[in-house]
Amino acid sequence: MTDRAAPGAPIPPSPWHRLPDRPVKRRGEPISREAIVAAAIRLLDADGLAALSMRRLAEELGTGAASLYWHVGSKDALLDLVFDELIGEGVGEFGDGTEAPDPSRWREQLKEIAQAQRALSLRHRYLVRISVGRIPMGPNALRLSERVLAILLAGGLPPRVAVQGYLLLVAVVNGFTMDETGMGDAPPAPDAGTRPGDPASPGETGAMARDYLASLPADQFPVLVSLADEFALTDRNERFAILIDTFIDGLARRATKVRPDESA
Amino acid sequence: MTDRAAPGAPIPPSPWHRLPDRPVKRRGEPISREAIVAAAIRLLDADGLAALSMRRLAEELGTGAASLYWHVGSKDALLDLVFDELIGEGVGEFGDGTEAPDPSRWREQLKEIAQAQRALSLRHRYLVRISVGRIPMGPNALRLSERVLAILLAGGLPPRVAVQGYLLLVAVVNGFTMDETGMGDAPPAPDAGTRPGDPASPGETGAMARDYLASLPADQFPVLVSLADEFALTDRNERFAILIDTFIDGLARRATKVRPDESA
DNA sequence: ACCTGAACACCGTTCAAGT
DNA sequence: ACCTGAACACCGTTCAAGT
Repeated sequence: MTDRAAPGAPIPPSPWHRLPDRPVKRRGEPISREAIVAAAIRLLDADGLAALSMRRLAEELGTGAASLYWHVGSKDALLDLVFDELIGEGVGEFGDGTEAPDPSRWREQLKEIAQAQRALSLRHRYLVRISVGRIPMGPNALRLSERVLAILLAGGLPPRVAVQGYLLLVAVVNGFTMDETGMGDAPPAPDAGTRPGDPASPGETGAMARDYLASLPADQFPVLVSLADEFALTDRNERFAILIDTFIDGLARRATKVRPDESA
Repeated sequence: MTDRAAPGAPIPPSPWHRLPDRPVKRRGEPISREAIVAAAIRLLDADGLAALSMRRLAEELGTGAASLYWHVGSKDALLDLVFDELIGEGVGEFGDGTEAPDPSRWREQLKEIAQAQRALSLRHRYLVRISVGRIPMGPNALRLSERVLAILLAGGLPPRVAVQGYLLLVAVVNGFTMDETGMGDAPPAPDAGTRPGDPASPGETGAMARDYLASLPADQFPVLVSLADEFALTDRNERFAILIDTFIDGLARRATKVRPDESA
């Protein structure tokens, strides 16, 4: 319907996030687009999203904030680059990326990708937050989309359902990890969860919820009070597994090609 | 296991977000906690999340920014109040809130709540963004949780699954609406979607995605290129319906009490 | 082509001082 | 008990000027 590109053509720039169109030059790189992105990720990993400012980042690189603007245009554009860079890190997770979509185990392949995506978001706890409002159309995001959709098609989903299912899978995984990472900025301390009383440790959060819910007036909140204990036992790995199992099985039920191991 | 409250007791303050503990006084209210929250919501609805600053809000109320701090403690605490206030608006959506959980139509009741929650998030497009990292334990959030969990129990889910299912439902709905509202701050213009070329209108976004995907080199992205058209046809209402149908049906399959209309 | 310092127009929050 | 002005320590971004 629209323009087709010639084989082997470079990926065109997406219309959403435009960077200053600079010749890709490379020197002793005291400063370069790549170096800025790398430094930003370093800073984000170390100190969290709130710590990333153009001034602080420039300082890290031994320049003034104004210098960064020539390379990346704006902070938002820089976050676009960071976003796609991290997606690229995630794509290397499941197999080597060349493993072909296998119709007989497409659900497992999809689950692996979902797990890898969650792991990525847990490694970089600001990732889901910077992804908000960012359409994933960078080169690495495209490679990921290509792969996921290929798997869904191999699974026998009609094209329409495959696209809807892909968009939903992304939303579902992001919704879960957003809930999970919250605003927790810096990576958890090495001993998180072992130190009792640490409010950031997973077990403590559940215990706090339990205690608070149990303390509610039982005549107004009979169910919450009775279920309070369950909130302490909540296992995020199990919950994530339940989620994607449920979701992908539901998707499978929408495949037109009925495979031996499933029925309508 | 922990403290139980006497019947009819007031809801204790949750340990997560503490407000300055002020006597609830009421006067000609040139300024009060309620007035500040109401003004904040007005400002947010009109101009979006980025427009809310303590200075601007104070100006709206005819004071200086410093005055607000005595009433709400901090901007973050103010957003806690805004959050729970909006949840309260949403709770009034499905029935009158007194309609009892009905075991024979628990799935429908759950779907109504999910729909109401999405509608709320679309009415206040910043809501999902301010909910990030905010544990929903305000009075209105508690009432909502109580109701949803009662429905899940009425549906025959074991307590453990009910709690997990509830937490997942919230994450799933938020993930979807987060994707949907993105960073789109102000409410769409009254004629959004009718004005061709408006990049914020729903149809246009799909068309942009289609055109861009179709323009990719087909040898590197055969699947994306072939599915490009589907991205333009994507219907968010349909997609949301697919999502919660899939999810709730999956939940139902985990109920131990097998009801007549379902099987393991 | 690349970098800089200085400025502009903002932030959230604190605090001594007022009434 | 409530409000205030002024200050502190920040932001993202622009822009004329340098090399």
